[in-house]
Amino acid sequence: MQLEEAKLKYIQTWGSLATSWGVNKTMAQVHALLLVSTKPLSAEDIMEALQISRGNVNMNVRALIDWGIVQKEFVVGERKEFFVADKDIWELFKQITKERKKREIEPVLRVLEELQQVDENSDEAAQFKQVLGDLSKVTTSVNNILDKAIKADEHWLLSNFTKVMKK
Amino acid sequence: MQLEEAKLKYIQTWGSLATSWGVNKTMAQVHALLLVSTKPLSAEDIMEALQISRGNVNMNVRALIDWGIVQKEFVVGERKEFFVADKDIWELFKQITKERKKREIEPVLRVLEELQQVDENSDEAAQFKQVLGDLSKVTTSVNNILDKAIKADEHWLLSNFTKVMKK
DNA sequence: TTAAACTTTCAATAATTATTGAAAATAAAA
DNA sequence: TTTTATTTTCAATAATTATTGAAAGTTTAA
Repeated sequence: MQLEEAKLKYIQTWGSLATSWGVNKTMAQVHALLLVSTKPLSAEDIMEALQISRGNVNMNVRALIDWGIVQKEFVVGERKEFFVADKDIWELFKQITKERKKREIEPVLRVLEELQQVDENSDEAAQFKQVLGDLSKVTTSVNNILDKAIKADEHWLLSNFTKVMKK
Repeated sequence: MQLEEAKLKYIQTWGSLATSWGVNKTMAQVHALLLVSTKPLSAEDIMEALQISRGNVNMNVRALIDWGIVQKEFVVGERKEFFVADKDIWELFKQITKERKKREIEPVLRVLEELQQVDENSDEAAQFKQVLGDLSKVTTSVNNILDKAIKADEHWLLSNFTKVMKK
């Protein structure tokens, strides 16, 4: 397989994985493109490579910057902005984990807690609280694990876990 | 807060969490409804509770059954089908993990591996392979952890992990 | 200053995804 | 059988989400 072909296929694959996890396809593709690029890319470069509009590039690049996984970079002698993705995949993983945790898991935990405030004493209410409690317990545990992941270094995933898994 | 209000709010919350993780909102709501229901529900019950069409109920209930997190149940003297959700949240977590791993993570791992077959020797190709390799490494590790979770009992999440986290 | 280069915004539009509802299929009862 | 209850399917439609592109905004250089 040729390099260019492989790159394209990788960008496509990443885009469709993103879709099934609720991430905008183009955003994932822009990130994938920057990840396999050897040099910083301008908005124009991205427009051309992915055949998308200027507005679309702008929106998605900004979102990636907001997620903390893409940075602006200035190129000497060039007036326009260029963009690069951090090539450290472990950092990428941590950053995405951190953001999704903050944006999606934590707010749900807060709601689950709030809902425990049902002031009824029926069996049904008890059962409901039980379900909520179980849900909170599992969600909190997951949340804690992700916290640990965010703070840990790369070896945490590769070795520390392996130990636990072999038990 | 009253029980009914809390149940509704819970169903809504679960629906919106689902949306941001690429799961159909109605599917999550149907599941949430069954989870907090004290008795098996018929298609009609679900239609009424969530104000959705018969077809929609059918589609989503089947999807939930396909995911292994909802079961059919027969009620004596009733001709129609009823549905229940397993109330064991840990089982739910394991089942969802198992399915998403199988449907989404594993296929991507296969593509990443395939893409390593780039037959070029340039620096650029080397860098690309490096990125792919790193991506595979992290994805494989996550995949392994999820495997462990699927096989483990409830205490794995709650205690075994706590230990690791306190290190 | 002003003009040119570039970025951002956002209403209009397109693409995608979810939902309806009625007809067809299936299963149980008469 | 035939009738009736129930489930399934799927084309049409609605709702949601993503994308365009041109105008407005901003920055830099002359």
